[in-house]
Amino acid sequence: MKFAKQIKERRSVLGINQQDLADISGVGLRTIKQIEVGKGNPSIKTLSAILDVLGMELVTKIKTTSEL
Amino acid sequence: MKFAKQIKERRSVLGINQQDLADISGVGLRTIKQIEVGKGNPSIKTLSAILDVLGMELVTKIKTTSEL
DNA sequence: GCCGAAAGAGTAATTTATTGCACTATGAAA
DNA sequence: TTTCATAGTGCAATAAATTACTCTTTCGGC
Repeated sequence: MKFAKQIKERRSVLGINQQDLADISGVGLRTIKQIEVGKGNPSIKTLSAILDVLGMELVTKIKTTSEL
Repeated sequence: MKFAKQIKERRSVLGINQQDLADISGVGLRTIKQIEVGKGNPSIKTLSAILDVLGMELVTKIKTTSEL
């Protein structure tokens, strides 16, 4: 999963562990572990709950052909 | 779901109907219908498949406090 | 109003995500 | 090396998403 690294890094920056992230977000610890290792295909709701705690959000972007 | 309107509008702009979007994306028609009406909680994979056909993509953004 | 195309909805079957539990692995500090 | 905290995994149960089928609802053109 493409968001694994971002979540992991951001969590690290904020200085919280997986357990805390699970508690605060309400998402199961097991699920967070799976997402961070790249396994799993979370729902928008699940992913958003996690990102929210990390001060991030999901947005759509219109693809552009490489800007240089 | 927050992406319903964006998907619907973008599909309209591109001039394709739900059936076409389903065929091209490989996502079931029923699922697309549900997403567009705001029901349902699609997985990243499902949502990405749809967005991809529409020339869009999912990205994470770090929340900023209102920039006036 | 009528008609046909497109969109929305109820139900049920199947697949998949989510979760907890117990266990292993990693890594840093003592 | 031992210890402790954090991270990753196998398995099984539960909850939820995905899907097809069928039907109803909209809505624009005639």
